[in-house]
Amino acid sequence: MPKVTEQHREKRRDQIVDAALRCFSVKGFQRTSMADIIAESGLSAGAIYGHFAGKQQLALAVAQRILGNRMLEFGERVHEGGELPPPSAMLRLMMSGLTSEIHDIGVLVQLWGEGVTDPEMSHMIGPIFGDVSAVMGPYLARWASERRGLAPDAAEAWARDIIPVFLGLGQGYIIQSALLPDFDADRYFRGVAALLDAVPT
Amino acid sequence: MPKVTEQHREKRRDQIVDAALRCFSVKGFQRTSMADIIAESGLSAGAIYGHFAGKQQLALAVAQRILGNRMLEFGERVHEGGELPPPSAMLRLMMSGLTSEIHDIGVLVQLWGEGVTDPEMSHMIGPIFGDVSAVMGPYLARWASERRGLAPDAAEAWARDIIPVFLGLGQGYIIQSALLPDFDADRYFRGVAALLDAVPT
DNA sequence: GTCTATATTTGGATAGAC
DNA sequence: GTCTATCCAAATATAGAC
Repeated sequence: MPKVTEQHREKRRDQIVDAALRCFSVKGFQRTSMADIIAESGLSAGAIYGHFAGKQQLALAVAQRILGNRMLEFGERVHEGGELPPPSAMLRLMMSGLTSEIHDIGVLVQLWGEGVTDPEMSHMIGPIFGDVSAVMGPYLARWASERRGLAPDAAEAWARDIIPVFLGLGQGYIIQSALLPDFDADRYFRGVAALLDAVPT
Repeated sequence: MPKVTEQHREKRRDQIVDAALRCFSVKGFQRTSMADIIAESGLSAGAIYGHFAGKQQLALAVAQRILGNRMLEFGERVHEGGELPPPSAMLRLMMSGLTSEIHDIGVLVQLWGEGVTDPEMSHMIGPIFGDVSAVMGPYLARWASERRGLAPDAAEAWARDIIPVFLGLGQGYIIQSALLPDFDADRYFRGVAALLDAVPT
């Protein structure tokens, strides 16, 4: 087994993905050229192309890392014990995690835009959203059951319909915060809380 | 007054915008080249550049037309008389209007992606979202007041917080329907209804 | 595996005639 | 105002040496 070699290879890939993420964060996806990533990574064209077939593969790796981290965080928070946080708090957790990991959250919007035309990226996005649903679904069902007092199957039915909407609220946050200079995050979360956090009195 | 000339000029511009929209709808924004639009319009490079400074200006015109039509439709439906439709129905109206006007709704996602990096487009998006809020705000306030029985100022306060969230729900719909092959629109609207349509019994 | 240098393509925009 | 032909820049990916 080429153990050391494998490790080294992973490390290199990480180094490249790091550089790519930094570039995307600062210049945006479209405006980042391979030359930028090459310079930022401190490597060379040959080195990059030895590990990634092109810019799209790189974008894919970046997206997977970011979302993977978010899902990890989400799961940890849910299993942390104590009172189950309300949906608006979970959304806030994810959004602040994103913001701290990528300098400019607008990169995600650009990647989505890429996904519309690039079939390869599009094929990856489906499963990614699927993963997100798989993590959020159980949480939402638990929320409905524990805090809203729904019966288990009613809670699951509710969650099933709410998942895409909850996801949509996150996407809306990202778009607005990326495109509207005077976006008011607190107001947004207040609105989300008004719709989702309410518990029967 | 050069009346006929003005009309002709408008007509030409419309013709070009039509062609651009068709190209964007089919090939996507990034993948559409000026050559494509030129071919599709049946005109020539010189003719296009005589009316639009470049691809970005064209994208802007396309976006403005699409959203303008949507806001018109929204306003008409609200002032139509009869019972005020619930939020989920208004959202459905907007989304189906979009879908029928542009073949592939994903174009919008690409335009948003453009807006992230292109300052000129970004400057236009703010006001556009502002217009949308200006139309949706009064509707939501009316809904809160008439159907949810809130006092006028409470209704306005509620609407103020809900506007961005409602907008976000539309954006989420657009993204998911553009990127997820098995997106279930009915389920999405069911979720929206569960959150927003409820009236006190 | 990695580097340097470069080939090749693509596409936005313009010049000048009509 | 519009057309044809073309220029020029940018950026991806590769070739070949080390």
